[in-house]
Amino acid sequence: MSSPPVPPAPEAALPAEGSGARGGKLRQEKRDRIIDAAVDVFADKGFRAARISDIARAAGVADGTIYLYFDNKDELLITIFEEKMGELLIRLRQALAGGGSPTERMRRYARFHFEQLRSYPALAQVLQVELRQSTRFFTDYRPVRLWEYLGLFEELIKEGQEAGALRADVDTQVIKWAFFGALDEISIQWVLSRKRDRINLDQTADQVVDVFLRGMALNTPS
Amino acid sequence: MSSPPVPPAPEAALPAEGSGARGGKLRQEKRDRIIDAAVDVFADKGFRAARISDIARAAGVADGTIYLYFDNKDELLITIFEEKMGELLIRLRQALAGGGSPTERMRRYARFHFEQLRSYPALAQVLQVELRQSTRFFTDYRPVRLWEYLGLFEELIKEGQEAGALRADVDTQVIKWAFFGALDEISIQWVLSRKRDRINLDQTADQVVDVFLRGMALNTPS
Amino acid sequence: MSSPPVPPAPEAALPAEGSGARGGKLRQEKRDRIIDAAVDVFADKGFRAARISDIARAAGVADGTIYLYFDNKDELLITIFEEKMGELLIRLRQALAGGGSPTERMRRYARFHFEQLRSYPALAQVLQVELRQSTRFFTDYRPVRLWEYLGLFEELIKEGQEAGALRADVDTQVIKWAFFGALDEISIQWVLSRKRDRINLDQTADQVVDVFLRGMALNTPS
Amino acid sequence: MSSPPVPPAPEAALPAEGSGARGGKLRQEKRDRIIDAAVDVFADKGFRAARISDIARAAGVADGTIYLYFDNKDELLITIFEEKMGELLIRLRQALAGGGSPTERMRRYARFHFEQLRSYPALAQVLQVELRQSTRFFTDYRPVRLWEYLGLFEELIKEGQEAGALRADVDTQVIKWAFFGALDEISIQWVLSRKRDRINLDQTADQVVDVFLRGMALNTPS
DNA sequence: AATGAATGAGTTTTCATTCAT
DNA sequence: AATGAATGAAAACTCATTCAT
Repeated sequence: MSSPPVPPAPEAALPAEGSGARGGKLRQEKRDRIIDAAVDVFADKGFRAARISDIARAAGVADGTIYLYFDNKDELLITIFEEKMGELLIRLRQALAGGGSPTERMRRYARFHFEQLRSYPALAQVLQVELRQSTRFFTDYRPVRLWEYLGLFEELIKEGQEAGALRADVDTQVIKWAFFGALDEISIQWVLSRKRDRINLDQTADQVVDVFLRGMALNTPS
Repeated sequence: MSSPPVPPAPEAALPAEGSGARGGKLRQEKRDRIIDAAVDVFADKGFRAARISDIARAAGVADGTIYLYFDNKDELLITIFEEKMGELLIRLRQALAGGGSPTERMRRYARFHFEQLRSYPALAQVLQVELRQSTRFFTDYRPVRLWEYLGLFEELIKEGQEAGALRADVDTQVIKWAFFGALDEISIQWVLSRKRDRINLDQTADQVVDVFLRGMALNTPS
Repeated sequence: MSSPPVPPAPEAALPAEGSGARGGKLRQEKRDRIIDAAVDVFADKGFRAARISDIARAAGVADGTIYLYFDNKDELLITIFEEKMGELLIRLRQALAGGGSPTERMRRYARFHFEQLRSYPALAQVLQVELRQSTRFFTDYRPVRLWEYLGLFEELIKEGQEAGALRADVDTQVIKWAFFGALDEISIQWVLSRKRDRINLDQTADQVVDVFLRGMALNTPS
Repeated sequence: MSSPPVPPAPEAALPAEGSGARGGKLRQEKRDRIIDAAVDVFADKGFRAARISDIARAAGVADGTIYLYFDNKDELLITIFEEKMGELLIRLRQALAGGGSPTERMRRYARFHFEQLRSYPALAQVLQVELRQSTRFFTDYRPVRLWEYLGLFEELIKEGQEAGALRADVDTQVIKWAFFGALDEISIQWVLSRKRDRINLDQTADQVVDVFLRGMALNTPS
């Protein structure tokens, strides 16, 4: 269940709050250890079923220590959403930065998504499953980062439309969700699958993008 | 939060198990009331956060009564998965039964899915949970009915391929999940949306199906 | 430490809230048992140090049962204040009802106060010690009943002034508090004392009232 | 909430215990800062609710530092009782030292008490706690200094009796507590009052002393 | 001497489940 | 069959105290 810790994004997200004279590094490091442990445990058991003591044990700290870094269990989950989605977003932007046609970058988008899934499956689970649930629980939490993540795909569609490569009558909102849902559902099935290794995620990405691109392509006889 | 109960499918799914001397009808009726209440409450709060007493109140029975019909909270959830998905499957089969080309039936599939969502949104949420969580909650539970539901779409693709309307190099497994994920993600967004009424689900269904059909269509210049 | 339960005041204070079809009696009885146990435990250990499990054990119920009757520990304490002070007030009014001159009734007031102390020392401790502390903690709690209890004494002073038996230049507010403080301090010392039995509370009451009455009397050569 | 520290009494009460190589002064100063902070915090929240970290923050030291000066939280409270009461006692003796009749000195006693209250209200609250709670917290603690404080008033009564100014049949024990209780209750009300400034404590002191003196005076028609 | 991060025992509170009525 | 009060195990969270730096 344990997955390799996500490498910190180049532009570090949050500075350590009020750390003592020395040891901001250590403090940050322990904080990260807790977050990573929480990702693993939430992925394994789900948010509600996960016990703080599970997370503490996984992080190698005492239960109480977690409360030195986070106000409560909810805040721990929300922090994961915010920070990890933030890092993901930075990496996605980097992945898309290299140029290329909109359709080319859509391919990169899908491949990136599955790459992350493969590298950090536990994180993927938490973001996929718990982020959804939470939107209903934490009544006023808005997953802004997730929207940005999706927004980048919508922009690509629009660019494609403007470039004349994609049909203009495609509802970008709808297709944005449809595309993300497609990636997401495949991710879930991959995560749940017992025979992960037999599945070639790159080919899968290509299949999906291929269908969507053809589906939106301009010069198709309707 | 309460939504109209799904009308019982013509061929009732599961016969009532060993009911008392008389009154199988009444027993069945109370059982259904509990199930419907549970769907609402699970949809609203999620499985772990839902309290048995919430369900009991929503069903208008005493807490203890629920244990006369179900062994425990887990079994209640699994029963919902089984029965509700079973009913849904029966209705889907009816919706697809009328004939028409594979592509025509794919349109009906998507429209049916959103129709169900509209008339029973709480159920839709529970099934989303089933999809994402059930394997975690209940290590040995297999959502067979759900697979059947998806399998019907895969069959349509295959029929389309055999009829020469769809490309043969499309991986039906992958597209099956992609398509379902697309519908499901849109469903989530619709359920969470504050302005549900402004969204035309039929048009949305057509948009999605259209992209998928074009995407899989045979005579497209690759 | 355990003290005899306070007999319910003639006009019962609070009707049992939402009790089931039968068994309102039993419910009320258990509720009272919890309150009485809480009085004992709070008196013994103080509010903060008292554990819910102590109270549960003393009441002969499970920990969780307490939460069927009270929202939380705070509410339990406040309920004690409200109900017990309410009952006390009713009994005080009865004690003062019999007529007699204001000075005569002041004597009865002091004797009543010490009688209650003797009969329910644990309750006296809770009301004296915790009620004071709480005024600071529960920021918006107003011990209205306590004020009424004191108000009855102030009225007696005023009656005495109007009847020409007491000096008019006495500040009734100040003396009200002084008198109550005198009774209260003696009560504390009595409760804390190891040799309670040697102290004659009736004589003590008379001593105090005597000094206050003479102190306020009209025709004294200053 | 913070109140001005009581100026150290001329003859310092307790010598600093075994201070390090150099710097007994500095050590003493930090110790005092902790004690004063503790007085404020205990007064504000009560002993059990006060957190060591609250006191540390108020004193401007680290949590751990407190344990360099005091063995534990209990000892800190007891030290406050001892030292602050000791200082108060010294100042009371000074206030009463100037001579005058017993009744005159009783007036000074009450005025002194309220003066202290006014200049150090937090201390007043802590001492009230001492009076009411200490025997419960610390089973074997005897508030000797407090008894001395009260004893000084009892002596004044006795002097007055011997001088023939006060009735001999007054129980000095009882009246000692009654008088102190009166002062104390008024103190509590003053501390809790929102409109402290409107209350003239000197007049109040005179009112109370006046009633007690008249109440104990010899030539009153009984 | 001072710091403050870490610890973990101790408490409150919740809620699935039972069972006497 | 139905009820719903009672149970008590389980979990979140607090905070006095310690100790490496």
